Formats: sequence, C-alpha cells, structure tokens
Amino acid sequence: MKNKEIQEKRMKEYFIQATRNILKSEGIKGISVRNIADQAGYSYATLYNYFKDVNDLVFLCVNDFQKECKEYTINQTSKTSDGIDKLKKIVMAYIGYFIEYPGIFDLFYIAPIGDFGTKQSTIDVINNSLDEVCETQWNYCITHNIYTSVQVGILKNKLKYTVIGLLLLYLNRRSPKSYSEFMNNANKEVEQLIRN
Amino acid sequence: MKNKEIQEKRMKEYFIQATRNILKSEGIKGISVRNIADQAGYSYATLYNYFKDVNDLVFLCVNDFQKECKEYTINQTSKTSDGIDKLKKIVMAYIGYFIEYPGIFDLFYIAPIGDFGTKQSTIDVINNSLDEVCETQWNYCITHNIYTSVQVGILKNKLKYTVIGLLLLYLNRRSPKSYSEFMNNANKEVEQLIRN
DNA sequence: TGTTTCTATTAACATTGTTAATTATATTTG
DNA sequence: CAAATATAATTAACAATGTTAATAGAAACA
Repeated sequence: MKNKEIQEKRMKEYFIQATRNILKSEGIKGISVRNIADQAGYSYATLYNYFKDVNDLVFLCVNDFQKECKEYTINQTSKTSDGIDKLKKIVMAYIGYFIEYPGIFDLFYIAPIGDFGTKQSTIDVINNSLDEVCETQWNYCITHNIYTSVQVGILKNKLKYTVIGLLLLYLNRRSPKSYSEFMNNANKEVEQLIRN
Repeated sequence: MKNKEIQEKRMKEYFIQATRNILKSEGIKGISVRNIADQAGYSYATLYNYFKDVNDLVFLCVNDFQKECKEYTINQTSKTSDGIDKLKKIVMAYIGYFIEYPGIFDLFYIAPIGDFGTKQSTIDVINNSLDEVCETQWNYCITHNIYTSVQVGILKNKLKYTVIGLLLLYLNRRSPKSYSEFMNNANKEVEQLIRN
C-alpha cells in the first residue's frame, strides 16, 4: 500500500519537474499539456491521472520557485551585513530573480486562479513571497529600533505594491523600454521607500 | 477613391465596437476571432481583411477606453473643487473604473504586446493613462505651490506603481479577498502618498 | 496460469488563430 | 445595358490547444 504512494509521488514529481523547466525557459506561453508530458516522458493523457488539470499542475510549482527565489536572494546578498542596506539588496535581488525568470512572475502574479482548484496555501505563499524573503531583515530592523513594527507593516505593503507595479510594467513591455532605465527606476523607488 | 476609405473605416469600426463590448462584458477571456465577428455581423475571416490579427484589433480599443476612463473620473469627481482632495478622488475613481471593467485592466496592463504589431502611440497612451487623468490636478497643485514640479514627477511614478500593484493583486485574485478590504488598502495607500 | 485491477496510450471532440480556395458582390469597360 | 474584371466576404481547411472516453498494456493476486 505504501509503494503506491511512493510511485504516485514520483510520477507527480516528473510532471512537476517538466513544468518547472518549461516555466523557467519558455515561460507560461510554452506550457501545454502535450509539451509537459513530452518532457516528462509520458503521453499527454497520463497527466490527467495525476492532476485535475493543467492549471492545478502549474500552481504546484509555486512552492519550489518561492524556495529557489529565497535562496537566490540569500546568495546575492551574502556579503552584506544585516540592516537597511541588506534589506534593499534583497529587494533588488528579488526583482532580479523575476527579471531572469519572467515566466515565474507570470505564474506568481498573472496566471488566473481557477474558481476553485487552486489551494489557498499556494495563494498565501504568493502573497507572502516578498515578505518572506525579507523576513530576517525586517526583524533585524525592528529589534534594532531602525523601524517600529507599525512602520514595518506599512512599509511591507508599500514595497509589495511598488515592486509588483514596477515589474508588471517592465516585463509586460509597457515601460520603460531599456533594462538599465528600469533598474534605475527600481533602485530609486526602493531607496526612497526604505529610507522613509 | 474617398468612398473606399469611408467604407473601410466603417467596417473597422464595427469590429472595434464588437471588441469593446466583449472586453467590457466578458473580458479578455471572451475575446475570440469568431466571437468578435459574430457580434460584428460578419464571418471570422472577414476580420483579416481589415486587421493584421486579433491582437492588433484588441489594442485599437485602448484609445476609446482611455477616453471613457477619463470621462468616468471627471463625472465621479465633478462636485469636488480642485486640489489634493480632488486628486485623491480622481485616483480612486481611476481604480474604480478598472474594478468595474477588469477586462480593460487586462488590456491596458497585462495583454502581451506583439513583438511588432502594437503601435508605440498605443503603448504611450497606456503609460500616460493615470497621469493624463490627473493632469489638471497636478498642474493645479504646482501653480498653487502645493507641490513642486519635482515632487509631482516623483509622486506620479509612485502613484502609478502603487495603483497598478494594488489592482493587479486584487483583480487577479491574490489579495485581498474582499472588495471592502481592497478599498481600505487602496484608500490608505493613495492617502499616504498624496499627503507627502 | 488466469482473472482482475490499475495505469498508460491512442482516438476523438470541441475550440482556438490563421490562411487558402471559393463564392458573391461591385466596379469598370465595351 | 451586358460582359469582364476587381474587390470583398464566406466556407473549408490546418495546426495547436485542453479535456474526456475507449482501448491496450502491465501488475497484482488467486
């Protein structure tokens, strides 16, 4: 009876792995049932023995990406010591992650959430994505009296809306056109927010 | 030679009109070549005699919607006299417009812009959408020394990112869940931004 | 080994955007 | 006005999509 579960888990992992690869390389536009199944080494209909539909499958990648994203920001900022500077660098690294993998931004913030089919816990991970990445620095700032916890609460929201707004406009090719200009804007906005 | 142009313009208008109706009622998910052509009273292939593809057609609605959006904000704030209060109300009305027509938000900020096929002027309209709606109030604030023009430049950006971030998260069903909570958040954010 | 139960695959359907072939309608010309 | 031509609109067709139903294959068990 246990073998069954192990095998099922393994099969699911094959499909999830394939989905992650496609999301990272081709983005959401590259996602299709047949494409995923091909990369997983199975037929497209087999997928439906393990997942309700393709949307269900796609959102199962959120946890892995959030984990990867956090590690990414940690690695990019390991040399900086705790405090506001590090907070800023983490936020910029967070932005950098989605610039490098626009398909993951689509998944987190744009892909439609099925009327019911997407777990609340997944949505929670998305909503806390930026906060979680910054968590230790927020705590550091509170315990070292750089911010009050009320200020942190307000800042978290402002930062979230600003970062997502910036990314949406740039990744969806509204504005600005150039990467360097975008990074300028992002730097400026994050800077202004964090230095109160 | 002139008749031809008039007729062509009229035909285009039929399709654009149909596209606008669908966007306002069903949203972008309701857009399909056959659906548009049905509502326009023609066959689906006829559409290709007047438009490069369906994306081209969809983005032609941007100008109309921007105009409508501006009128919407004017009507909703006609009783308020110029100044910061009016500015805030206009921004909230702008938000309200996209809450009422989520499909238009999708068109403005989410729909993918073809590698080439979408006119730069259309993209400009989108990027200046909020600024244009607020224009007279920004000018009022500058001439009455409420803000400096430098401050206005900074505020415009902050406001844009915040409003779009707020709308994206709410309309795409990330957070918050309830309308009233969303309006609370939006009010708070806009308020904090505008009062320095 | 033979039967049953689960798993994977192929077939099939409806829907999508787009193009080619064909028919209907205007326009021009004799 | 009638015939020839150009233009506009429609149907047919294709490839790709998500999903379900029918089948074939493998595993488990008697």
